[in-house]
Amino acid sequence: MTTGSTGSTVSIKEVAAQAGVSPGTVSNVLNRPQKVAAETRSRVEQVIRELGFVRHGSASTLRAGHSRTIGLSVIDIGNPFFTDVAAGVEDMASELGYAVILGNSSGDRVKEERNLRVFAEQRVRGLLITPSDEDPGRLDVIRDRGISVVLVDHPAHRPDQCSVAVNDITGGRTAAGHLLDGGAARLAFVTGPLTIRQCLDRMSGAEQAIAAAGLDPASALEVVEMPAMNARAGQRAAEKLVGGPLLPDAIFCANDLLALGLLRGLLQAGVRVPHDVALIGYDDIDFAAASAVSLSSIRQPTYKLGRIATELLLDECDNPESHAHQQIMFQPELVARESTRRE
Amino acid sequence: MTTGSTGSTVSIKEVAAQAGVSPGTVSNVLNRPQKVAAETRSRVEQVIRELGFVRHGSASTLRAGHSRTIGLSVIDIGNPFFTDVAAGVEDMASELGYAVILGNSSGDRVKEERNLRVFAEQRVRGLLITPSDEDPGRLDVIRDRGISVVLVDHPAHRPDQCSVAVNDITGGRTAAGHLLDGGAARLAFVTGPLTIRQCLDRMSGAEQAIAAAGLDPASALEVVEMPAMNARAGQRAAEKLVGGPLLPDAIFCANDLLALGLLRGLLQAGVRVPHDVALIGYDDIDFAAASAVSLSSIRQPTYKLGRIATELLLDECDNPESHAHQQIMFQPELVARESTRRE
DNA sequence: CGCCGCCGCTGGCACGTTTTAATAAACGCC
DNA sequence: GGCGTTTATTAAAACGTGCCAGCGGCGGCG
Repeated sequence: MTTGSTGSTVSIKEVAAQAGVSPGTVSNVLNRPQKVAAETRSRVEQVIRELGFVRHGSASTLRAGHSRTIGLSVIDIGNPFFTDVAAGVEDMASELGYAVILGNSSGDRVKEERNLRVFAEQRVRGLLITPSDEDPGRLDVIRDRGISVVLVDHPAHRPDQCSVAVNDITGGRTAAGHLLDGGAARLAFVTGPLTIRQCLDRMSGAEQAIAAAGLDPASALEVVEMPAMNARAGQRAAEKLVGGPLLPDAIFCANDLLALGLLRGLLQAGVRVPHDVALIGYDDIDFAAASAVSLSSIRQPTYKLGRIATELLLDECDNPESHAHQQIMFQPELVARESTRRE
Repeated sequence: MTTGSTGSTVSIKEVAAQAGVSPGTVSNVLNRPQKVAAETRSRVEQVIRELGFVRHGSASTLRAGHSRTIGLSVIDIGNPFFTDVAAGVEDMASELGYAVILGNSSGDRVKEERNLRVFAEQRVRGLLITPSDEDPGRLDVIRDRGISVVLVDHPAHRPDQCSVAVNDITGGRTAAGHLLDGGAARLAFVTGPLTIRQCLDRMSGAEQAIAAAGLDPASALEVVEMPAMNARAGQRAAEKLVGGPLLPDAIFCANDLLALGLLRGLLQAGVRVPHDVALIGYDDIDFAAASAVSLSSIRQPTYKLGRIATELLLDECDNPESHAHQQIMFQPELVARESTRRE
């Protein structure tokens, strides 16, 4: 009823005039409520409600020198892994009163740079980023501007920076170890570009497991490198393997999307999983459990990754002196399902 | 080399001083380049590069009265359907120089309202929203503030508003028609809450198709309503159906997530798809094609939905007088795969 | 030659908020 | 009752940009 559909926007001044106080007092009500007398405060709050006042974020940012938004730059928003991370970021940021500006690079360096520019223009309070490559120079543009950066799913190489990651070497070792435990002797590793750190680390882990089992990684592990990490690439990898001289005993995919595509390709070719070939993916996305032959996978705490990264970032922003930089490394976890069931 | 890692931020004034012009000219270079002499312009641009100047978005917003960000509020960022929409929005917005602030409501009214508040504070230029219910009142808070709103995946009920949607009735008719064409006489419709418009419309379409085939919808269509629309709910629906007196000839799921879960549940129970039961989903998410029995589905132009909605929104913002409100309705498309293959 | 119009640039104000120093009032204390 | 102290509020000065009015200079035209 009294909710003002004024049409135009109402400023702090009009609230002040209406409430019979100065603009400064209204500002105090908004930002330091304990500084203002209870009676005055409730009167101002009443007027705020009546007039439908909403703080002008830009004016606030301009004056305060920093905004209440954070930037989130991911490689592929189509990948459920990143979606889960984003959900965690969004929830935590929202709880702390921050908004999230989303940037999707699609692995494209140009797009990533454009997004970083937008973040810089918006004067985001901080930046969460899963870097698409190892080049740290690009981030300096942001950091030089005094914007905190937290690396997500990527360990920081420098001590003055926070990062939240999951140990991909352990994950690779666990996955390959699980396959070896199941009786496999000849493994294949189906991966995206090995320039991607995650892929490389998972391969290293697999090699470690093979060596630990007394086998020679050079001969016991066939590496199939694909240009992409989606289901289509996985299906093509299946064709490649099926058309090859000898099918491996077990296959480790760097990614569940690859694994799902591969699984479909194998089944279409009449290869039974896990009877003929065992299969394990990585990430444990929701669809891994729902596929017809449910997919064994390596679970990562994705949602938590997003939450913790956000928490770390905002702690660094809000408590710059007491903040201690941390490089957090989670451990992944094996989820065994049908696709590696021993028969 | 000369790229300034000044540590602090550099303003338009410093650029002006360094280039030997007035701040107004620098502003012109940024916003109306044709207004300034070529020689002066290139000199200013040079200085901008040298000093690493980045426009302060908040100051710009404050003065100009509007920002270069749009808000995107979706119901479930975990659903690939919305992810694809978001990708379209993000791409188009990015091309037009806009940033996207993401809000994920998870179907929670409180979260949605909190997000809308953040959008209002940030003074987003416009808002894209997939409303979680039919209540239009909540959007007035935004609209009263002079912010344009475009409805996504939801037809507008009022002529003064743009919307981009896909005809769910046609989609439902197509899906059920396809099942009937395949020889099915007894259908089941597995759906989320029927309070959701999309679910209701798809059911109506299915009923139309059944009636058109000369059957009685009341007896030929069994409706299984689940509280959620994810794979878990689908699997539970499978248990329900398998445990029932008589399996239908064919099943239509309101959603691919439901269908994938259902598929898994059926296969586990020894029901062969499509031999015993045909199955069709809705949305044609990527995983539909990659599942072991590839899933027939109804394809929606998701990415395009996001792009067009963004285009409409920004046209409304940038050309308020020439802009004509449109309620765009796309037609969905049948994608027949193994799960409905006639045998 | 003088006037006009146009081009290119300048200077200054306004946007809405936060913050600081200053003011006014209330209060306890010797 | 004067005095220092605390508390509640105010006035004004920023923050960086966009926009508008205006000004000098120059060329064309009468």
